[in-house]
Amino acid sequence: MPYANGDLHVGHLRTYVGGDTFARALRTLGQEVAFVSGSDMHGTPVAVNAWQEGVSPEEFALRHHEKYEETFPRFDVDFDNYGHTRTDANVELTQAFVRTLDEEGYVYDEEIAVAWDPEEEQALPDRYVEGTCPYCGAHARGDECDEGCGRHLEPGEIEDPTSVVTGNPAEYRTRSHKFFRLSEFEEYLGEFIARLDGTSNARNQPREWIEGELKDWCITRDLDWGIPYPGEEELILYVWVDAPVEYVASTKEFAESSVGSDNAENDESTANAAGAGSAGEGFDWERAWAEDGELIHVIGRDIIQHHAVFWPAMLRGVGYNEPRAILASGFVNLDGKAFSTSRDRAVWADDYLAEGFDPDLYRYYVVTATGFQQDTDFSWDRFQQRVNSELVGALGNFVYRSLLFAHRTYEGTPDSELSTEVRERIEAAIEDFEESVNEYSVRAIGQAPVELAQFGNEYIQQAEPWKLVDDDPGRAAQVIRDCVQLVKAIGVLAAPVMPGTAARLWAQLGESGSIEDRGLDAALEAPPANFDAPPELFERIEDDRVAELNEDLQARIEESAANPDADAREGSHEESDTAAETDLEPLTEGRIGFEEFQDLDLRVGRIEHAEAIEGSDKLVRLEVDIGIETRQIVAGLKQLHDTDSLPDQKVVIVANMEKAELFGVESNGMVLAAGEEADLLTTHDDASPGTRVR
RNA sequence: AGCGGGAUGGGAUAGCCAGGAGAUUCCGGCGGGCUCAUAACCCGCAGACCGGUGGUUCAAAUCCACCUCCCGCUACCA
Repeated sequence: MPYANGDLHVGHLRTYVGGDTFARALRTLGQEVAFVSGSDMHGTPVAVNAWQEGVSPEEFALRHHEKYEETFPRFDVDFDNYGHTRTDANVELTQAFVRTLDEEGYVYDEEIAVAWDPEEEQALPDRYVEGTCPYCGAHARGDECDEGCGRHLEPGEIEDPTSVVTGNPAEYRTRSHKFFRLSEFEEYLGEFIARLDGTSNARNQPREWIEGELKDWCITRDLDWGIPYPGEEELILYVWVDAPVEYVASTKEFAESSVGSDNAENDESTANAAGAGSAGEGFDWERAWAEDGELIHVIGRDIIQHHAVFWPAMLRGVGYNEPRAILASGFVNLDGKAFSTSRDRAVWADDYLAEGFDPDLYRYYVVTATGFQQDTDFSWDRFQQRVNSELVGALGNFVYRSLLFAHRTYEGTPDSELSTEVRERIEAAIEDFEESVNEYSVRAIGQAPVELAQFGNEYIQQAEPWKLVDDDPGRAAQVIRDCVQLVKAIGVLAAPVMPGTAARLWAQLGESGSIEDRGLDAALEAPPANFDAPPELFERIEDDRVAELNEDLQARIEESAANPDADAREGSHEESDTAAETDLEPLTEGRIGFEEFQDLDLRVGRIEHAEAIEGSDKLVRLEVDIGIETRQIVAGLKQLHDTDSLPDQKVVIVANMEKAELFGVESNGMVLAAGEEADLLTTHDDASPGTRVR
């Protein structure tokens, strides 16, 4: 589940794409699957960031939720249901879970020390307290001496505590909280972890806790943002209690929706496979969760303990099934270092799409780059290289040359039997595919279609049907029949990783219906006798394109490196850079001359009209008076400015910007604004529209 | 510090759980071929003593021990 606290980058997407690919692969094997997720809305960071932005946590979290919900389908991450942790379904289920745990005697009260901001009358998690380390005297965070000796600090230990948020002095108060008797599950969890399937990091990392001593778990917080503890409204449940319950709630919502809708979500994802059947209505969520369903969690590797320790104990406590497997994905890095949301050191999901790249390209790239649990680097160079060689050169080329040849010579599939050699090769590919799914090898699932295409290229090359057409027409027909069959099989195998591509391929073959509704058997069924000349499946990515992408990305990386203290308040894996990258030289790098500056035609403009662009969550269409004429300009301001407030604002625009088309709307110029907040540049006095800025 | 993950030809990776002919695939280098195909495709060659040390074994990249270096987790950030 994505945490409703920031934009999505391609690193986040890795986990969801992996889960989506795996869920689709399970369906291909005929399994009944519910692939569900939702936004994680609660918790301190949302509350704090909303407060800093001056909006309610609800509004803040919902805004991100809606963004995620819209983004996932654009990468073909098609959750059967994408909810969030504040839905009625989740609130009710979470409270029911907790009530049961309480009734079963798994919960008790205990008083603990809590840091407090007396002016705001607000509790402060230790992470939001800073002060002086009592051991080494260094400046430290409330829970850890992060800049000095590295020691873990207990609540109350730190000296001169102040709130990171308000700067107010903090004090410690004694509060009564609820504790979950995790320690009672020690034996159970030991057995559980021994039979858990999935990636080795998920199966091994929790052992330290489980085989050591399990501490009871504090499951409430002093916060006014979250789900209340049932019966004690002043206590709010810790986010990690209600977040995983959303997997159940989302499954329930899916089951109760009349038709399996194509909602999107992002977050860790859960696939339940329960026997065979069809997706959509009538899914028995209780059977999946409490009877014979099989639960598979696909998560990021930074939250293994939550899914392999706390969550199974909760499930056990309420009498539900335990996860059968946990797949914990590695991170996607840039130059070996973590993405950083707050420092804009990332390749954003939106940027990728705005470049016009097919989502399947990234899906394939990230799924097959390395084993699912391994970390990997993202770079446009490698992206280009693998897309051009494997997708364009191997898969796309084989499909194209085969179908084109077949169409020109036979107007479709030639009337000939499939050769034994090719039949056996396809059968082997199917077997490998099934084995990959059974071994939870998402990577191998992704590689299957390209491997078959590589075989296809060798096969057609060695058989040389273009020569046989005259010499041995019978043999030529046989070879092309084989190739068309290979194309069809490639489509079937490609559907989980590259659903869009597979659908296009299906259409090129003249097949009707959805490729996803067909099982693996379709790979060996005869292709249609007639089809049209095929269009190319993928486009090459050219070098100059990559050079541009690299420049943009490099500029951002350098900027973020020069700006190391942007925001220390992020999810840990987003922010794990140590302060070692402080190469301060942003001012000398890349100076430009006055003449180059003069190439920019900057003008004062006055916004005459502003309206949101439908379908985009950021873009606004503006009509800007620049004295000489009125320009239509598209700008990403919607989230940050009320469109009604824009008319009459004076702005600074780049008048000689190349025209561009965004969301189908022509943009003739560019409005200047500062930073993430899109703080509009304006004039201080009364310069009239059209005045040159220099 | 403890625990987990990783260290494989110039780069990127697979294989390790279920030990067995000196090892996969992609890019890059060198040399051929083909022309149906998006300067795509096919074939061949060069290049790794599989992080280090020691052990188990007839046999280890694969198992065990110790060590080095990266990344992560350690429970009131999610």
